Amino acid sequence: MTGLVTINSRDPRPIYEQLAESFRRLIVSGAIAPDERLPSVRELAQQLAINPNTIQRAYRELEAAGYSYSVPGKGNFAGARHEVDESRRRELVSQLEETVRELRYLGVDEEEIGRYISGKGDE
Amino acid sequence: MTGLVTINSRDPRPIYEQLAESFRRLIVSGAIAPDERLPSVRELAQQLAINPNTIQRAYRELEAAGYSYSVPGKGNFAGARHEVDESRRRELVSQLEETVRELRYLGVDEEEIGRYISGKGDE
Amino acid sequence: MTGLVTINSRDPRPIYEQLAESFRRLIVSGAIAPDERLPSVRELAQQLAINPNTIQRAYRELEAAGYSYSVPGKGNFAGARHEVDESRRRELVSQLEETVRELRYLGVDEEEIGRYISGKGDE
Amino acid sequence: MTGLVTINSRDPRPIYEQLAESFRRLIVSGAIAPDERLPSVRELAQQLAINPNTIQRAYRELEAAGYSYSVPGKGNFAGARHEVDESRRRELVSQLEETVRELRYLGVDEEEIGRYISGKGDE
DNA sequence: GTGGTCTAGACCACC
DNA sequence: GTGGTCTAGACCACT
Repeated sequence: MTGLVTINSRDPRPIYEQLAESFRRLIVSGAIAPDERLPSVRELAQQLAINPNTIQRAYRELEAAGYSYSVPGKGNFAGARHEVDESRRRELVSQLEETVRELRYLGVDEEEIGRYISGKGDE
Repeated sequence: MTGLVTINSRDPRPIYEQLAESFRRLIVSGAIAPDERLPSVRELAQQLAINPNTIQRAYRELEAAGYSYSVPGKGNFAGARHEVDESRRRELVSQLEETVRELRYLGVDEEEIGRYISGKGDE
Repeated sequence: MTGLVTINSRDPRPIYEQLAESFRRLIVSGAIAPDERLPSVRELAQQLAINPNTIQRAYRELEAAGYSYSVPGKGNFAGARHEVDESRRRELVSQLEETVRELRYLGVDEEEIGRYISGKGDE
Repeated sequence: MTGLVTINSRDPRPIYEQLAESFRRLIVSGAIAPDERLPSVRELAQQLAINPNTIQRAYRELEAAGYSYSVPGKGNFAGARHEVDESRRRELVSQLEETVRELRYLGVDEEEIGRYISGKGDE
């Protein structure tokens, strides 16, 4: 469990945002299964040598975005799908379209992009 | 030609980076055609009430990334495709894969994602 | 530490480029070890009687090329290997091939050229 | 014969130097055979829309370095090998060593560099 | 007119 | 102390 997430001091974003995004990735990718327990605030605070309040805030952001839920007295847990805000979905679609636009500009054809989507980019 | 790009003072990123990204988007989307002239350094500096050095730096970053080129005494111009570094392509593919992963996590199926690629998401 | 790099006013290249190349050579040759600290911006500016902005730009170019990294509040440091862009590698190979071609034109045989590669040219 | 050499207006070096280097490459690579006639001054001046004096100076530099010779009333011709100054040879060896040093820094091993020297880099 | 370089000096965030 | 950004303004070379 050690080293699940790390902090990059060169990253200009606030620490809580780095943490929230790290957990978001882990949950989305399946590395952390639905209803699996996230590290406790105190545990993570000690491991990263960071103020527990910062961890708290990261978990708060994560929960507000629908990627986790907290059970008072038990801990924080990875959420199930479909709980996420519709605005996040629109944001992702918009980001997808722009990434695709730039890839096409760089000469990558539609067929190749399709392979990345189906997760068969390396075949 | 007025108002091609704007500056957001609430955006934590430096001005030159905001500018560079704005122009990158305009070029990549085709809003600025290849070899089309970008606003002159002084012109844009006056229009945005910003120091010419800051504009210069934005254009320098843009050129370094392969999205434009400068001709001393003439101006800055939108670059042609394929000039961009291979590392940028890898970065985009990686970003695409992560966005797709999260969309799938949200319950969007592969078929629907495919429609966004071909630019037919609204059909 | 004094006199690590110098500026040649007769050199037509801009100062920041001379500086960046000087440091690149020092790093590549091993004269500056990986993660070793480079002179601070202000220190070097005073020593060379040059504006700090010019030093900054040199360090920025050096970092963009992958030969160093900066830690805000700490300093600039020599980078580790393998961080350099693939395009630089191709550039070097191409330059190597042309140099070899001209040496062979001058009558230097392949065996002698091989000795320069292994650093045994003086044996 | 058209388009053997070109001028890059973005290149900060003087035109005559660009021309001299272009011809040097062509001669060294064998693209122009020994004793083959180079384009006439007037012909090249017209083709490149450049002052004939500039072409003259380029040919003068080329000859001074031993890569060509001129026959008054006949033209300029590619030189034979071994005519080049010893200082040029030392310059090339020094350049070769530095290129090799940087390639090794980038993780390219000695064996691979050897292949580039024997012209078998693509095998 | 254009871009490019450089200086002088201020202000910020971080350690 | 450190690097990073930005401003104001000068000077150059080139078109």
